[in-house]
Amino acid sequence: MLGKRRKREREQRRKTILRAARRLFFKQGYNPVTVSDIAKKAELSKGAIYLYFSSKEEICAQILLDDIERFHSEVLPIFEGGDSASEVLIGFANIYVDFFLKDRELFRILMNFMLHANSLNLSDDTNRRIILETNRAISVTENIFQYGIDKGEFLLKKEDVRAMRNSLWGMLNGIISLHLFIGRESTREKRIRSGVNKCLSIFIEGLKKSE
Amino acid sequence: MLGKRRKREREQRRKTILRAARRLFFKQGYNPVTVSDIAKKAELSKGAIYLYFSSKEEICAQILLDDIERFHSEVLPIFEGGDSASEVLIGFANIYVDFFLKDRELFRILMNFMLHANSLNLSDDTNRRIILETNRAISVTENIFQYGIDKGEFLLKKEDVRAMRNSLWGMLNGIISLHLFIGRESTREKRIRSGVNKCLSIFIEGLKKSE
DNA sequence: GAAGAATGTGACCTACGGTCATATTTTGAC
DNA sequence: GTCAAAATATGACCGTAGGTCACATTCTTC
Repeated sequence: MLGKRRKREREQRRKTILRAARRLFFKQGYNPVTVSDIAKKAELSKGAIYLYFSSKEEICAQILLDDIERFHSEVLPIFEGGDSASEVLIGFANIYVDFFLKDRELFRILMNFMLHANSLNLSDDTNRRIILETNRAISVTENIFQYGIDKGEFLLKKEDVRAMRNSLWGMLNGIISLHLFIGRESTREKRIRSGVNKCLSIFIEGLKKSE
Repeated sequence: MLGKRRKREREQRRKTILRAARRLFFKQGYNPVTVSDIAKKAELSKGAIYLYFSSKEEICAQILLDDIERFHSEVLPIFEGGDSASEVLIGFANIYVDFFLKDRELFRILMNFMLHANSLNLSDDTNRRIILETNRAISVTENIFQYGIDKGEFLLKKEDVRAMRNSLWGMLNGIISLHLFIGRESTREKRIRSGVNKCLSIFIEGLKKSE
């Protein structure tokens, strides 16, 4: 049985490893970083890493989950300002864009994980967190649409909310990803922001007019 | 110097390899398929594969490019029916969705390639084709918006076309990817189609109303 | 201070993308 | 038909990276 201090120190080590891995992943991307690199940066041997995490994927998944949880805590307050649904929608999108522009590699790594989600071998605890955060993500966009309906601002049928709840994520992800990998570095941030804003404003117009 | 028959036979072998690889990739995904698997399926040794392609990535890239070229040739006729811009837009989206629903793994592999596009080591010829097809993809969506403007159907400013040309790809990709990896298998196709259609109809309303 | 639990190490295992010396087949000039 | 050069094919081999394990060290507890 672990004592309290021991437990705390173990948790500390775990965080040290995550911090080291995070810096490496977000600088170089997932594949180029080796477990030995992470071990070296965390001042441990390779074997020790596997005392704290079951695989490289597991390390990356936990980093992403921490970030997503942080994102959701940032998003929570957007309903509290009494803003119009359109403003809430745009506010949400901007938090999302800011989030990825701060750590640009995060986006690529997250997408990569989503693409391979069903072939990853993660611990039960991590899988539980993934399901939880996925549901929170879905409910955020659903709530925004619902908020707009309740305010009488979006002329949307309730049954449509479900059909299009992914459209918002899709739109944002798509615009970010395409600008991120096609455009020139120098104009990237500006283009992503203007693309998202323009596209969203058109979408909102549609929501207000929707049959 | 290669004779004509020799050249034809070489091309034949190349295609045999591509066909074998295609079947494997689209059944199992990119990573699980090894070059030896491809060689075995094509009834060749591993070394022989490298007489025709410089890397595993190169093989996959050429398969994807062939598919994308095929997609563009399918898209070309959508402007010729004299349809309204809205109909063209919806027609385009449906071709896109059909394309991925036919070979579902294609989508995952393509996204994967896009995410790693800047760290792939491909031949000059392949890179040239990638640039060409990327430009064609961009111009397709731009042309649809422009068509709508010319017809007086979309109340869009010309300078906005550029800012939002990726939004359409983004919306479609996002909806497909999220439904593909989150939803239940049994309802997937239906959900993707209804999500795309609902979302697009709202977007089109916005385009018609756009300030 | 001794037994046992927890932590740490790095040589080692396996799998895979890619290379290369070598072998076989085809081609074309004579 | 002969033969050298070119093209094609093979599979043992290499380097690398994720993951394991026997062994060493440190800490806890009685």
